[in-house]
Amino acid sequence: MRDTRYEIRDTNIALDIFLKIVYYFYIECNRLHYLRYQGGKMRKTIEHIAQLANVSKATVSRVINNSPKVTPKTRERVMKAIKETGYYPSATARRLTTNKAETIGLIIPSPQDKTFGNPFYTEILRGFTHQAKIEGYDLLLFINEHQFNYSQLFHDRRVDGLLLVGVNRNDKGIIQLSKNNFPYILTGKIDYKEANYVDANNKGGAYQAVSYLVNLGHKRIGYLGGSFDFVFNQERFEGYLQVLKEHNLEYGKELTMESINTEESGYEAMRKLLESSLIPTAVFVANDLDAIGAIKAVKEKGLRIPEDIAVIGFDDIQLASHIEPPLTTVRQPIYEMGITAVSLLVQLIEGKKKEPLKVELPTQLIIRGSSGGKI
Amino acid sequence: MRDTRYEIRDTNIALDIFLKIVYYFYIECNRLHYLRYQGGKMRKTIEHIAQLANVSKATVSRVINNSPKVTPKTRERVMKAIKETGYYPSATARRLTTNKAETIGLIIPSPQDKTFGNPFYTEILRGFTHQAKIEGYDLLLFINEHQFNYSQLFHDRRVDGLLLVGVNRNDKGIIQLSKNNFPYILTGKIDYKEANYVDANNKGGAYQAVSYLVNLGHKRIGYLGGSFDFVFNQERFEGYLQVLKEHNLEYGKELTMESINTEESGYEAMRKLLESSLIPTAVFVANDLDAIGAIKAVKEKGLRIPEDIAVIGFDDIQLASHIEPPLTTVRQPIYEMGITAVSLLVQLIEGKKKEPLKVELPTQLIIRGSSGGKI
DNA sequence: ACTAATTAGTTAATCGATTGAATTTACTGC
DNA sequence: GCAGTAAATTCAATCGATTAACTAATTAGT
Repeated sequence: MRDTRYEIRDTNIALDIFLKIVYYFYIECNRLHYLRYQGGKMRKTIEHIAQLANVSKATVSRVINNSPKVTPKTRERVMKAIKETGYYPSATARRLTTNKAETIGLIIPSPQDKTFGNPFYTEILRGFTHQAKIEGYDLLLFINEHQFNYSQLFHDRRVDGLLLVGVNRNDKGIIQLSKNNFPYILTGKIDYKEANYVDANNKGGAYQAVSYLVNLGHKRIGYLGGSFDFVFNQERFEGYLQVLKEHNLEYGKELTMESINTEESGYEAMRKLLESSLIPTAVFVANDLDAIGAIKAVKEKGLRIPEDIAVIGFDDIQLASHIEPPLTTVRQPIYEMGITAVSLLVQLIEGKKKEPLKVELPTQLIIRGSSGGKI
Repeated sequence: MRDTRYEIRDTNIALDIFLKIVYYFYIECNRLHYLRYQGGKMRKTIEHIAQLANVSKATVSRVINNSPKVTPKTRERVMKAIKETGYYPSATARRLTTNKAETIGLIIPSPQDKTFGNPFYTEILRGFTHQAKIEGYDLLLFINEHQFNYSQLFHDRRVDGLLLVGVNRNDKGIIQLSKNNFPYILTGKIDYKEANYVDANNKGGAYQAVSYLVNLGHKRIGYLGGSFDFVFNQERFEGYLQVLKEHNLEYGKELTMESINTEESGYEAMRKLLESSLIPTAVFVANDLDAIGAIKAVKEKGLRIPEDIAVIGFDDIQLASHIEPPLTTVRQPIYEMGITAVSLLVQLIEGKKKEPLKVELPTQLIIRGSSGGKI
């Protein structure tokens, strides 16, 4: 007679096999049941995937987030379920638990400021979107109008950080952001000393442009530029002034005129400048639109560019190369500024850098027809 | 002897008053305790507000959402707590419960397509942001590059609907959106017949422009335009063709040339057109950039505009009024298209309208120097 | 062969709101 | 003074994920 122990063991093996069959049958039934609803409006949640793959929600979550604590076999089963159902984890739910919005708020000036039509914004947007995608952040777009309240955006945790373009130099909202330790980056400087910003080297760019004019032999150089409400205008003026002082050239009120970054205002400002008794032989205009208006005024007066008056602008907008004569101007690395701003902001958000962050990128003098040659 | 009942009642009243005092004391302690942490990093949730105002979370929620089921007195108490703490409800938590993202996804072509620098996008963005704010939706910005997968955006419920700009005419992703019943609006048409779109009346605009040339006396009118990969190009061509046919004017291969919406390609295309034996007296160019290039080619050939060749463009980009001579062109109501697109999309999202939605807005012929007078 | 150490997977709490159902409070009329 | 109703408020479940703490399974070491 056979040893009973072995007999029992044999039936155990049989039972084992049977149970395994039942088990896999059960799993398969589950799968088919859930798959049946796949095509319909059925909402796919982590719960469904868990049931389909016969694991817990936690395991599914670990698979999604590439946690190492999952067997390749289990991972594969879960991945299969995910693919079959076309499941994507709910961004909202994840955001709630992780307490991160994975989103950057982008605040752009109101179109009423005329600035929005400015190609500067298109170009910097390119940089922003490019880098945001790389860093894995969404970009939420806001227009900064009518006493827009930044702080709500972070109080309700819609965004992890803010990117602010074209902020007024004494915007008190920024100070609030800083004091609340909320991550943000400005493109452009403001009066607040602790502010984080990425900007072009405006003073240096102006310095280079005006130096170029001086080297061509100009002694009497006028200035046209926007309101000092924006720091960059002041910096460009300072760059201009520094060159004149270094070369002991004439400067003063009758050589400078304010305009507001529109063709019309540049035109008007230049007309006034041309009324003075001693008209300059060259003009540095702190932005291209004003420069284009200025050129129009010069032509209208019957003077030639660059022979009678040389003109250099600032910004290198698309129009600049299309006017007659093509405009010599200072190009800002706008796209790079966008890239840099996002990448710094993400480092702030993730705690890899500390405030304050201040970055200045170099400009480039683009020489075209309007500046002429040696005189 | 006094009635015992009254004695008991008296102590009850005293107890009542005492308890009330204790109660209010307790409430005030709570308030102060919670307020103490106000300035710090303490996270303000609906729970805290509830405790501060001594009500339940449900009541606070009702106050926030302007439910009528709250006494003015209670509402006031809650509002006070909200103000004192500077509380804003978490957007993420609300989105999770209501299952709405309150967000519209905006998909813009890759900058590599050169289209992004196109002022069209700046202008339509103005319309989008304006209307989105009014409707209470956030705008999430995406660049459509490199086989971008729309569907993830709605599967993970990051957005309630999509706004797609400049989609290729046979983009199969759109059909997926439609089949999944996901709310979306295109700006511009595609081949898919069920698509929802807002577009300018391209055919009508072209018809109007070419009719204008015919009325000036032109008999031989050329066509320059972009690839039929985009429906609007085809429609503009059809508008052109219809006028010629209606007036029994000559048309055919030697009068039409393809370009790709850049100054350079317009220049090249026009040069080829001018090589033919019978050059036209007028050209309709289906976009302004090509028109500007074409004008350059004509001038280079030593011909005058509009005397030798009249030119009409399409789009009315900023540059159009700045070239010499200023370009006569067809203006699209871009801003209005943006407004309309958002407002229709929101109606789709909220179930107030059903697919398919198709809207065409009228264009306007802007007459400037390049089209000349009667011949 | 048995314990210890390691690894894989599960349970259950949590994030911060909303909302239907249950409950308490206030008010009305008799 | 009390039942009956209406109004205000609370309770508790829920949305769909993540993750700390626990348990079960496996492997290693002696």
